[in-house]
Amino acid sequence: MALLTQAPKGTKDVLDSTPWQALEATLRRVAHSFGFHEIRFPTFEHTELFERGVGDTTDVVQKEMYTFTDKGGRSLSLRPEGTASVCRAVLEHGLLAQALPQKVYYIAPNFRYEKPQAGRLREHHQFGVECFGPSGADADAEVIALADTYLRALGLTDVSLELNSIGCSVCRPQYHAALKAYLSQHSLCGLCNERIQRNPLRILDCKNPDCQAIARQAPHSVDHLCGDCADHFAALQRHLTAMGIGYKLNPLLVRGLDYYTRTVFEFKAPGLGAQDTVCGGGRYDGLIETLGGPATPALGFGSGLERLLMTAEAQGIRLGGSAASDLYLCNAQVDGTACLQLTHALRQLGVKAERDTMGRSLKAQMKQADKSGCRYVVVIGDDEVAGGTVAVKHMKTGEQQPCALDAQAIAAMIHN
RNA sequence: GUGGGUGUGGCUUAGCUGGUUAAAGCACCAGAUUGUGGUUCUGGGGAUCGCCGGUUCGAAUCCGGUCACCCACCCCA
Repeated sequence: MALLTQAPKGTKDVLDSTPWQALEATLRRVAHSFGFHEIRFPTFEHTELFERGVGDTTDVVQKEMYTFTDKGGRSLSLRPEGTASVCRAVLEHGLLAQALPQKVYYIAPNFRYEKPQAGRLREHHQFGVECFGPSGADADAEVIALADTYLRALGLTDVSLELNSIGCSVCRPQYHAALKAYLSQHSLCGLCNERIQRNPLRILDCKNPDCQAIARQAPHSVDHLCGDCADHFAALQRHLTAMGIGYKLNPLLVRGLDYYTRTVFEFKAPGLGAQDTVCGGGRYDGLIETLGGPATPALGFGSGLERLLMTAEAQGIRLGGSAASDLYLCNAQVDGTACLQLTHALRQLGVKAERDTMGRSLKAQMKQADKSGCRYVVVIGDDEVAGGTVAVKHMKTGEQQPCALDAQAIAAMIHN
């Protein structure tokens, strides 16, 4: 197969979109039930937004962005994640001057120049939720509850919630200092030696056995929280328990984006390979201010649709029903006008009607009808046109019922 | 960016100690007398064996390079 070209590395065509539609419908329904409304925003933004918003020390910004210069000389980047875009939009339209909280969700593609592997693409789709305004831990609990709700609604099992707090601008510097002091007494792997500068928290979940041993003894952020952060974290745990949402504290849980403060969490699912996080997020109380807005506490999460779909498939969960037509109309005339007309009339009534456009024989049309999975078949030939009646055949039982050659009558018959 | 694995018709594969027209199943199309499917039978279309180069009288089968996909690291959803 000498194709001229193929889909770019790390991108996917979706040939059967029914699972996607079912997934997205569930996500929307749950988001709406929690009082979130949809926001849509551009696929690319000024590069600076991500540099400042996501953090210019992160891998995502440093080496994974699709950045280009447009014909006006502006540096633009394909969105690598949604939160920065949402913040920009919310600020640009003065939403934070409206009644708080502002609760929004989105379903949108993200782009990162990464090496593809299981559960990791260069273009992936994310369901994200952002909430601006509340500082209380009950808001954290609600956002986590939203995630827990749609994961359950999808029928996913064995999904575990991991929780941690990484402190705020008050206590985190002290913790970082304590961590660095500890780590400087030990010899780490080459990678971790680089991480000390960039993101020392990452060392905590290094895969290297020696580093893991060191990490086990390392000071934990939860033990270095300031009073407010400690209270917040304790309250969150109380709220989750009150709602019956199980969780597991993971003092080594770290996130790779710079903007997180206090609460960080991940939902992990088995059966995904190494990339097992199906939803990840947390609080980012300083981000809005960093982007030039009024100091506004905020929180949210992102959840990869491809990974959700993979998890569902791994667990044998079929999302979405059949897209089959209600009715297949077979033409048995030399001139197929009667079939064409009736099909059109039925479609105007909202019936999912299909007919042959490949000039097949009647027998072949029946085979097509069978394979398409439609429930009923009607044959329209000279006899039917002359007599003004057709036989509506139920494919499962093979039984045929007479019916007037009339769209309304046929529609009524197959709809009950 | 680093490492490992794989690469034969739409799909899943056989062939791979080099040798006439590259095989099978599934899928697709058409038939099995007269206007009706799901089973069965018969026939048919479709691959220059990822790509380029090398070795050889001769390569899908050997060698080199390259690309792509998969998996892992890194990072993240």
